[in-house]
Amino acid sequence: MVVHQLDEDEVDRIFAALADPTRRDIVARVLTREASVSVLAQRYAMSFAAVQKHVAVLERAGLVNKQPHGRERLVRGDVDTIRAATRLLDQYEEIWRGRIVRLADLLATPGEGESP
Amino acid sequence: MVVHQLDEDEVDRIFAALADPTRRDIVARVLTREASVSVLAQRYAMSFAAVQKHVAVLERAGLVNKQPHGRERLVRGDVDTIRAATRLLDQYEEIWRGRIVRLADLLATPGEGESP
DNA sequence: CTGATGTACAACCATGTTGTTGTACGTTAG
DNA sequence: CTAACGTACAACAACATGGTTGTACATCAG
Repeated sequence: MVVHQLDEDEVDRIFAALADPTRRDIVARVLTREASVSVLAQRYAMSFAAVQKHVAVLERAGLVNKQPHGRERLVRGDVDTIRAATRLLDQYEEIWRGRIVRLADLLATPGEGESP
Repeated sequence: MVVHQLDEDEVDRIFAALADPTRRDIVARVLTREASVSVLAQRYAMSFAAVQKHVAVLERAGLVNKQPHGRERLVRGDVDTIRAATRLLDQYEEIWRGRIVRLADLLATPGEGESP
């Protein structure tokens, strides 16, 4: 299992994608069962194109992937990306605990030097 | 310990707040050591007012809180909110595992009825 | 072939975000 | 008291976001 290391932009996209109720709902649904975009779209009070855009945001974030199947695109949730985000949040808790890990590389700005 | 139940808007604010590198960096910093807004501002290549806004976004999300201290406002990270977000992501993994929990209330839209 | 379905994508509008500068005001230092 | 500091907030510009409608095109059903 490749434990994909996230760069800043990927983290941005993941959290931004999760910051919308419709998208969180889509993720929850397609984690258990894949669904075509149009089937998903039926569930929400917005146009097909709007749902399509939400799926695109999730796909760019790596939270779902689309697989062509005839004229449909089956959307599946990617639990690995969820896990990567969870791990990231866990690291904040580690920081809080004082075990700084090497979060410096991941989140902190350079130019440090907290002195001895 | 009160395990604050998050509503949709709070979740929106938390993830949106985390979807920015400057804000994630601020959170990481003030989790270990509180800092005034101006001290924080020195670290970033943007105006004081811009940093002030980032702190405000974090505060609205409950990720930090500000405590007046003389003419300064000391910013401290709130690990409980981080934990709430972590728990939320964990629930997605639970969904994926098929143990649906009662996420329906939290994320799924109403009007369900997955057949007899 | 034809028509209905599923998707993609562009154009557009309204609103929110992220940065800026400028002003105002309370607090601390001297 | 006065000057410097720390913060708050408003106004503005640039850009991103989230929705809409319309068009185009591939695929499936008959």
